[in-house]
Amino acid sequence: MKLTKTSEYALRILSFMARKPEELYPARHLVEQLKISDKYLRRLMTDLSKAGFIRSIKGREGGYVFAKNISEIHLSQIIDAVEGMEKYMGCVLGFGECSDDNPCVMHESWLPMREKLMNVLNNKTLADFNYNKINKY
Amino acid sequence: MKLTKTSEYALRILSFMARKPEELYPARHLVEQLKISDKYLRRLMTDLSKAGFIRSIKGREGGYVFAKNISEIHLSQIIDAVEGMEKYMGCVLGFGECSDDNPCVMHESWLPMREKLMNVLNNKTLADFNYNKINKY
DNA sequence: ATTAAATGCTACAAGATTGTGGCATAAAAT
DNA sequence: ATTTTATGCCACAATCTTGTAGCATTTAAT
Repeated sequence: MKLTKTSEYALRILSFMARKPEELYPARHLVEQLKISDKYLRRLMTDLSKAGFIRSIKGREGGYVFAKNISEIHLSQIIDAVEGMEKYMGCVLGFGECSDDNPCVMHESWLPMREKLMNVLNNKTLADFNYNKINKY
Repeated sequence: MKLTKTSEYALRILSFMARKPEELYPARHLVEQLKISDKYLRRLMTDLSKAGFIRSIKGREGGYVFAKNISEIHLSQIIDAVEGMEKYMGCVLGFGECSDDNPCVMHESWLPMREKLMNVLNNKTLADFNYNKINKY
């Protein structure tokens, strides 16, 4: 089970911000806390802005704030915004034509797991985590 | 849920061979059927040989045959042989220190799914698929 | 107005993964 | 013995992902 670093970063950033969803977060602050390089983080922030999760405030005293309620931001949407969800939905053996009607040999064994993955990614939102339990970041 | 192409290929190749586990498969044959490039496939075959799953027979009339019973070849072992299993076991947010004792915010939500993945990969063997159902390859 | 501190964008660099070329080696067929 | 058809290996090429540099733009503070 491996997301790309890009998706990892996006989830890290937004779940970090979600601990205090009303605050304004300058890139500098996120970079320090999450140890992601400045330039790459800001590139991701642009994607996340365009997707409508956050809004950027330019200029001095600027930064990023949530643009919608964190309970409306699903994990799959985040991944989709930064790299696309398609790649996580394909056949485990990489056959383009694999489907319920025309399954690869592993289809039947693999499907329940992929369903579970999709359930998590589609149903969980940024509001669904217990941030108080955590001493990380 | 995404394995690398390398792992996909390895699973494709071995599950293809497992339909008729006694046969000898020249690389040419596998390449034609599975549409993997000749050189890359042979590189993978070398890894799979070194791991002891198959044995190569050189020279004319050569090819590859299983070196152990397919019921003894677990999916996780295959992945491990060609690219290592570690990367599939890490924290979903990419935190090296993430553990049950020191979890990231998503740990609790993510763990059941990763467990399920590990169950499939660790417990399923090449003998556990219903090859008769399949019209692919 | 000027400066300081922030984001936005484009193009390039580095690294990892995947794919290829060329040749050496092995063994059966002739 | 020679030829044909296999695998083995090494180094390089192409592509994809991740990271960086530089500069433009925006806005608050002074």
